[in-house]
Amino acid sequence: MTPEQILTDAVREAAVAMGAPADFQPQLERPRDPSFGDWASNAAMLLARHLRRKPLEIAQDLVSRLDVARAGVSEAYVAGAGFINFRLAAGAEAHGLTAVLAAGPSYGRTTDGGGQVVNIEFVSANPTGPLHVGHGRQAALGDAIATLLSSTGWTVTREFYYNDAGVQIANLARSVQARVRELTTGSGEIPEGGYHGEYIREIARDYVAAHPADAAGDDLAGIQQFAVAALRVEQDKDLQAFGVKFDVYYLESSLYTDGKVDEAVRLLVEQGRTFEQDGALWLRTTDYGDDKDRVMRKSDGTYTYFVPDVAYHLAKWRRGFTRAVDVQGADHHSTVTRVRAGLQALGVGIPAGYPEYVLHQMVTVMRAGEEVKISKRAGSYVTVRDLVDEVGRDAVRYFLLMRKSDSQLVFDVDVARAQSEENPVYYIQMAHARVSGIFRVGEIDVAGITGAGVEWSALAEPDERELVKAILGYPGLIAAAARTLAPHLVASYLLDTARLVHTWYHKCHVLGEPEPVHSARLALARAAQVVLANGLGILGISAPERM
RNA sequence: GCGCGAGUAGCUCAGCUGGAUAGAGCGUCGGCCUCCGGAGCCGAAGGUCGUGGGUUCGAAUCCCGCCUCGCGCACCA
Repeated sequence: MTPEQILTDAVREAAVAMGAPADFQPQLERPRDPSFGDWASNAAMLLARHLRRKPLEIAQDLVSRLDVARAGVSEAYVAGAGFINFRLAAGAEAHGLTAVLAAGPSYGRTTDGGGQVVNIEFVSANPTGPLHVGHGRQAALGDAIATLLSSTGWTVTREFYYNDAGVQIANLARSVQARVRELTTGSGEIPEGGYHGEYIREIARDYVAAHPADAAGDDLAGIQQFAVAALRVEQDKDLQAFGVKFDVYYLESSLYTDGKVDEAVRLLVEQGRTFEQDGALWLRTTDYGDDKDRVMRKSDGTYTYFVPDVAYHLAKWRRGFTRAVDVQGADHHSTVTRVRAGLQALGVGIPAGYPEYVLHQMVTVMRAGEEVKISKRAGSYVTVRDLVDEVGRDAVRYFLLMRKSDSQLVFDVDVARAQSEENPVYYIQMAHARVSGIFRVGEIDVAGITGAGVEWSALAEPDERELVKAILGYPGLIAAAARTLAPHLVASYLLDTARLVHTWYHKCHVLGEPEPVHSARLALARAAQVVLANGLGILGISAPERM
């Protein structure tokens, strides 16, 4: 048992003896300020109302009844409004590092998910242009969430949903067609709602080169097929540059060719959740919390966008994914309610919260002190590849992950580049490289560091005890990040821990120290290296041994 | 107008299911290289947590009103 568990039991026993409910579950917490001890309990405050006594009195009573010597407690005292602070003997917790050393790369991994399947859908860009920085945020988020879940026992599928059907694709085709005609006849105008980017011209040039017979650009279907294929190749390159790999690419167009869209509509009609009005087919989404009913099939006979979305998620459900997470921009927020409504209305047992959504706020790109307007149609935006080329994959990933997805994100390209040496990601990687340097210089094989025979009480400096606490808190942090689908928690944990590592490194020498300090610090250095490498791995960032 | 998100140090942002004197990075100012990497470390300055109420032993955190900003409110996706 860890000191935390022993202390928790001891506090509960004492509390119950004083009249607390038998199921009372005190929770220990790490005090913010190390001067408040290693662990603290607010049990007295929680019990104040039930026992009808002052927290301070209860706390004192509790302390007098506590049998804490067995947890290695050197001191237990009441402080503040009624906190009970515990100070542990040196080494009482550091012993836990043996588990870190034994686990190595798998430290922090759990089986919480029990091997259940989960589908993570992210990026899912229309193949109408290269991936921009907003997609980059999705790619970083989705990939990190997928890694978080797979490392906590879930069987993860990374999925990219291609919206390769519908109006936007038609616009794309007509835009390319216009550029083809511009090339061959000298005149061609981008249609209303079309795309103006320079890459459209490039695609047109490639098309003409590959299809000399259609110099007039009359084969619109052929152009569309060519353009979509070309852009999918481009997006794959973007993703490759970013280091993101998908297990499944799912094509929206297949939903139509397979009849899945028609089937979904038929099911909805059969369930009596639809009605006809003004020449359109509507879904009663208000039955599921929407503020108004939504059109499914327009009066021109085509479907609105959320119908294939419903069909897609139905297919996902039937593929066995009882859990699904969609990572999307917050500008798609309005789809959440109606897609979920449609899925419930199918009557196939899909629960109300399916799929789960991680919505992220917009990314604003700053360059030369000015906001770069992101508009595919106007052809002005920063691509993922631009960013990766300029500031590096690791830095881009960290920057896009360091803030919670709910927060808007300002990505100043110039700052990211100019301050790259002061970058948080370098700070973290440097911490890893430094401890790695200890082993390199000392010519020590980390595989031989098991903690066996180490006198943990030799880790007596306050700075190293803080580092020990941070390392032991890693599994809990990963579990929390996975549970809340929040990779930014890992990002800030790494920054905090890197700071502790740098401080410790500066103060506590390892090589050349006498025993038992040498062995104990070597073990601590290895444990720190493990945690930094594992955490960076979750975020898809490299952990270099030298820089 | 309605919905969602955000408002915390000069700037960019953390702050877990309410806890003790609200934190970090960058920036500013001042120190530290005979020592495993100075891409680092130590210290200082800097805050009415948008605002007004409420809940209670205790609120940046939970509830309500208001203000500001962003996004979304189509038979576009």
